[in-house]
Amino acid sequence: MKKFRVAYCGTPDFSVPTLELLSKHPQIDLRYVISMPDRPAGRGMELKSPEVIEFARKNNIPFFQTENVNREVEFKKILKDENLDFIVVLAFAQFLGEEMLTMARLGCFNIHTSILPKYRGAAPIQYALWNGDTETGVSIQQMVKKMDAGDLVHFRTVSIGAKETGGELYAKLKEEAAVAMDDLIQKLAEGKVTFTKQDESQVSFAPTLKKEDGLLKFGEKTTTQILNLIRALDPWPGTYCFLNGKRLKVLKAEKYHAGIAAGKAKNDMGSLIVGCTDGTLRLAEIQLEGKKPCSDRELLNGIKTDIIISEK
RNA sequence: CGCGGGAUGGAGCAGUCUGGUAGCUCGUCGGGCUCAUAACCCGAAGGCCGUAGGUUCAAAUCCUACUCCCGCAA
Repeated sequence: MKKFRVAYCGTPDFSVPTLELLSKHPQIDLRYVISMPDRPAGRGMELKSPEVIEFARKNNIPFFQTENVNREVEFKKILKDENLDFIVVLAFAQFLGEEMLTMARLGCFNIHTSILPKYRGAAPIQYALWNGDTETGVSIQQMVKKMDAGDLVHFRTVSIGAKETGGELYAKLKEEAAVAMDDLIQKLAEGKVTFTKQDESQVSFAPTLKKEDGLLKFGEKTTTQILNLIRALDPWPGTYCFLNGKRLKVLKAEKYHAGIAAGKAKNDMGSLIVGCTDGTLRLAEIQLEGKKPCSDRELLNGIKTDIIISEK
């Protein structure tokens, strides 16, 4: 049986299970792993390798790190000489130029964590939760120059739990991505791949999240909108507001029976409650800057002044 | 040397500037009241104030070094 000669482009932990699958798959000959350079990260800004590179190192897979693979003339030559069958791209954080896209016999396959054409872009997982969707999934598209606009070759749907968080869905889809890849390899081996054009009228976007997306504007949003945002951005980038001028991360919230005006907050018998446009939320689990996470009750025990929630 | 906050009974905090008996809101335990309760009343236990040095008659408090936790940024 002839093996597919493959290169893999990915960066964070999300890309690892699929990489692991490829590295162990009997029908795959993994030639190269390509990723971003080491970056200063964490408190103290120490240099840290992408998780994919750590995996490659541990498993003796040849790898290459670059800020922009399109500019790596020498490396592209080496890669071309590998006579690749296809390239797999998952959470790579770089765009691929013409040369990369056409280098392999079957082109580049990108695994995307939504059912395209919905949520093209960098943060489809979070957007699905943010919008309160009950279903999402992973798609594999044959890459073209336009971002996430290629023909679909495979997809799997995944249902979303009512209280599922970004982190939980992320973990689930991380594994689903590998399963989808496995399915595709099967299809490729059997020559049964079909190409389905994306319906351009159904396109929506999920742009890269910014820290500020996590700012909770209680006074302008409904309780459902706030709750969806909190679970979507948990654990990253996280949601926050300001309590008496100090940054307050909101880890968990729930609907509350008592009423209070939108944008106002108070200590209601040990519960930190804040008003939204259509009801009231209790901020059940919170974290003040410089402090550890704790319950609202614990935090309120130490506060004797009035409580003001703001957007600073 | 990226910026900053913090370490005080089980929890969350005050006290530190201006050294001099360890305090607040809870929790826990015992008792009481209530149809009941998140309530209320009475009582009790529980801290060598992160670690190590230093200054002082005297250090949670001032000085020095260290350890650990966290927020920002990336």
